[in-house]
Amino acid sequence: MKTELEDLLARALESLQGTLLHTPVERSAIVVERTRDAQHGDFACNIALRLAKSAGRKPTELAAAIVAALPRSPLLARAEVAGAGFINLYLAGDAQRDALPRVFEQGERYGTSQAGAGARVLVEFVSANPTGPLHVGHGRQATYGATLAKLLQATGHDVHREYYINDAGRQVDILTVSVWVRYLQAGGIGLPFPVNGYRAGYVQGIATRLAVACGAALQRPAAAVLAGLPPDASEGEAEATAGKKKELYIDALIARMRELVGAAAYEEVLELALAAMLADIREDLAAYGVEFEQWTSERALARSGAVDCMLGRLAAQQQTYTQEGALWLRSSAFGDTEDRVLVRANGQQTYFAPDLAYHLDKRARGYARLIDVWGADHHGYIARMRAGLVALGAPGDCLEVCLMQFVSLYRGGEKVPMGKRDGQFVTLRQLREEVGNDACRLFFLMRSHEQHLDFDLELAKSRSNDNPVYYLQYAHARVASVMKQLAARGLQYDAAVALANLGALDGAHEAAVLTAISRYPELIAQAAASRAPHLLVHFLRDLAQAFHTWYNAAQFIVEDDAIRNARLALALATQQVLRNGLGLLGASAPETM
RNA sequence: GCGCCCGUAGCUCAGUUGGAUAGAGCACCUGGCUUCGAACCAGGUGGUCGGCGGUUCGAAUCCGUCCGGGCGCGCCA
Repeated sequence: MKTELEDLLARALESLQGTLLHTPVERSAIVVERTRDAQHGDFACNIALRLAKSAGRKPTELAAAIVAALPRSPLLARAEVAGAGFINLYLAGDAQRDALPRVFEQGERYGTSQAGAGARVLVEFVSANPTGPLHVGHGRQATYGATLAKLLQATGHDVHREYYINDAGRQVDILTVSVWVRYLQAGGIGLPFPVNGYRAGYVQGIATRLAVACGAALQRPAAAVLAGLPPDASEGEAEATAGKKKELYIDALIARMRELVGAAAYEEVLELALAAMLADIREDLAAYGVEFEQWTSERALARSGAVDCMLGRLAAQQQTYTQEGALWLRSSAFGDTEDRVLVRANGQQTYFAPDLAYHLDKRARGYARLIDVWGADHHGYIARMRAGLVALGAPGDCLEVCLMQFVSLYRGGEKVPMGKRDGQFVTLRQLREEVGNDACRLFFLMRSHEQHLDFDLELAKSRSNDNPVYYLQYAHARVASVMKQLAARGLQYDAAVALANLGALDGAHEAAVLTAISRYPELIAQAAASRAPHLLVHFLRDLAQAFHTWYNAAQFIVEDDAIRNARLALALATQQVLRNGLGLLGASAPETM
């Protein structure tokens, strides 16, 4: 529709060449946009304003000439000059109503396109460390990533969803030792819990399973555990002094556990803890309706040799150097603010090294475009990852990072504290159980991901008219209800009669609904291209609003066969679009509420 | 100090990538169910788009600067 109108304008401009215009106008400069206000027609074009200067004409004069030169088209009812020199385009009624047969033909595919031309895109999201359950922040990332992936699929991309499991590195050791200490404590060993350990309740749960699995075999006396360990930080000690102390202590404790229980038993505890955490995360996401094509394990990646291979490649290209015993990447040569360590002086790799190898692996698997969804606190890491990719010969802009701003929970105007120290954070599971998946999805998606989100639990739970979730679902259920009422009156919807009489849909309220329906495919394209699922939520609200307004102003089930069927067709099309949209958002579209 | 994000109605936020009179929801006020679901609708009140400069036909949007808020700046992950 849009491009056809733009073509019409292009032909008009061509015919003005040599008279009013002297330089040819590029096709890409001719842009037609939906109007904000129905008084300005259906579409508007600002080309006259843009060309006025170079043509040396007044914008209104130029616009009038373009309008006069516009070829006839069945699409267009009329065009007029308005304001400072806008060209307002009014669609012919038939063109407007053409959206309906399309909706019925395409059904659940209505709104999708092939704009992506099958381009392979890898969307990596959540990727939370398997050291604890998902919290509300992960919930937002999961929701955003899942919906973005669906939007990309809907616009013809070949999308692959992936979760990167950070199951290697120190945080897993900390989890392991935390579980062991809880296990010792439960066995009656008087042992302080390390300040830097994971102290939330789930660790206790894993310790219990450990006791079931191995009995008392891993119990050791407190004296043996603590002998010669450096002092731990004290509870509530200032970060400046505590930071070093608690890390030295926990590292020593990890080493001590290894020597006391042996490497094999240590691995078993680690595997048990990891498997428990991962199962919890997978189950949580599945219950939330968020799925991944692939879960990539950092440990498996390391074992495959991919990290060493990458380091070898960098070294061969002289992109690394050794300084003070550590191996550095020359990232500052590729847009980062400084060089970064890949391998520490103690021989251990940093988090960065396997992560970079992972991104290289994604490219090697044929994904030209990599989209990562990260928490906003990781923004400083973007330049580093890009620099790494560039150093490895990939274009830096192949990686696109969507940064998610933070979530604050409110309960009745009162901010819910989410201190991570005592494990006092709210989990995604708790949130879902309290407000339901649908409300969760929509509340997470309502705001731009670049915007800090205030999530009000009371509002999300309320079954009242101030809850936007119900507003959308109600519109959908309302159509179902009308159809039931129709059957109850012994009538049937006749699609053939409806499509032959769409001309009966000539009121302003009907036009508003029609406009929204016909705009839906454009909206999907835009939401996908700008990585902005929130646009879809707002669109659905507008559509529901237009529908509710019409519903209140008109009777659908009327005597006249032509009018009744035409109106039902519009109602059913509305329902289809609502269902499609809610489906992309991962929310249900109930028939009754 | 440097970097990223943000600042729009009393509150929470949109704003079609520079367009026309800046829009929604909540809150507040008025009205609408013997008629397809009132979980709805119609109308009203409410704005120096953080401040000041600049770019141009035109700025909430782009540039500069200042103010205010969030986050980051490890051989942690």
